[in-house]
Amino acid sequence: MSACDTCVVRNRAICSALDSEELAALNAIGRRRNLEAGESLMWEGEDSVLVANVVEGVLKLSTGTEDGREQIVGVVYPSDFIGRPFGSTTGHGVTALTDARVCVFSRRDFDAFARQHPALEHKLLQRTLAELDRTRNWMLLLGRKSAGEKVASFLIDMSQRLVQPGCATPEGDAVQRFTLPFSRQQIADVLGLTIETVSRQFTRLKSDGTIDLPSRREVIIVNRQALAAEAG
Amino acid sequence: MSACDTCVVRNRAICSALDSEELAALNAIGRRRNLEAGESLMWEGEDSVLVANVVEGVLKLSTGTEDGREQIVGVVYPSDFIGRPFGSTTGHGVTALTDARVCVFSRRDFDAFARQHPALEHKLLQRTLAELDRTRNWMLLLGRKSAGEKVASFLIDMSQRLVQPGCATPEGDAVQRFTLPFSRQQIADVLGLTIETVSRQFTRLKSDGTIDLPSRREVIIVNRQALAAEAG
DNA sequence: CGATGGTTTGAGATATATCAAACCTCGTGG
DNA sequence: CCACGAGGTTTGATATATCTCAAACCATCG
Repeated sequence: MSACDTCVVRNRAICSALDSEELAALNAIGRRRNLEAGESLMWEGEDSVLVANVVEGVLKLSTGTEDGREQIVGVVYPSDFIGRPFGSTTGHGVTALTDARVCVFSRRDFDAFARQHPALEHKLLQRTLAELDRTRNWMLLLGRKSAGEKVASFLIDMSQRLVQPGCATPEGDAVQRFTLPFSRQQIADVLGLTIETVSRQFTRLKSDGTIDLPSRREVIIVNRQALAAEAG
Repeated sequence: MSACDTCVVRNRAICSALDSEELAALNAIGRRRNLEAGESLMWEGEDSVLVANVVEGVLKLSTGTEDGREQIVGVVYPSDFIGRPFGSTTGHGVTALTDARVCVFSRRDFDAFARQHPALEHKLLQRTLAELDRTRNWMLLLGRKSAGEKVASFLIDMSQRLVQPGCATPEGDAVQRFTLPFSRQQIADVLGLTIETVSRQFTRLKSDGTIDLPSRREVIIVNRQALAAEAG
């Protein structure tokens, strides 16, 4: 019995394109790996040696400038795919934000396997196209939105992405209370702001009664409509 | 003899994955279309009805906010693919910046064809992965770079992407003189700045002797090293 | 209890936006 | 041929959002 048989993301990750025989073959070239919060799986600019599926946890994708400015260019959740197949270098670092569990493959092995399994490549293509859409949408936020709009958009996005699969929620697949997998600095790095500006927007939204902040990492959306309006 | 036989992007577009028989089949479901500068091929949010290959010209991909702010989220050149296969809606508008010629397909027809031709899907996957890398890299610019760095980065990017294929250039595949396919406002929409800020950065780079501006749309990179240094 | 790392708050500096006017360039028509 | 107008661009003066620097604050952990 392979690790895949009990995998919680089995039906959502790209692996869902495979039948049990193919899955066994894929399983043979992969291995599980646990990451602690803060630990990196890949570094920006290094050779693309690994790809992986996220089984559990949240990871960030980030790039930076020479002088230390950082930009988070993506956030991945369970069932998401990470790494750069069919390419020689990794364009961004991958770091765990929470403790995480991933299913890693040598990029070469994975490439070869994928080329022989069109259904898998198709899933990967769909995922990549969706991720590109999402990323382009984020460019509007980075290039054209104010700090207030950025923070509000971020909170709405979080409330939509942190839903546990299988866990029915009242408000149209979004959750009104959640724990942020980010520090304030990391939120700033997602939004292209400074930590102070993020903090001020949080406290403003709180004193407006739009959100509540029971603790540093927890958020309650009190007035979703107002928050959506702020998101522009 | 099909239109593909004389197509100038035949060997660079995703069509290069197909043999002549398959190409004839693809040709049967596609048609050529000419676009004038300023004309749109798709609109943000509409149903995804078309996909296309760019044969000639430059097109922009853009999104905007309710209140009219715009962000250009991508720029496509000959041999690039446009549109959203395997998806129901188009996330951004597509508009010709120059007169252009594209090879369009009904999305449904293309989807069906692609699913039966894994080699084509593979090319599309490679392209999409490369575009995602490029897009994520642009996020660093939008989120973390200053106006001066943005404009310098933009000019370097242009000098690399406007090279005519097959036309050997001395300076490592970049060109030192080119005609911008963008107005100043469009450059501002790429960089997340205002037109005035873009203009001021251009005149500053000119008076520094880093670039020269023979006319509104033409740029000469006088000192590439200095420009690269400004790009951060 | 004190040290530590992250966060909030404050005061001030500054890059970029905004508003407004002058300036080209180019096509049109007298 | 020149005057005119229109669109896009540059330049100038000012406003303001966000950053920067600095201090206070707060939770957590030994």
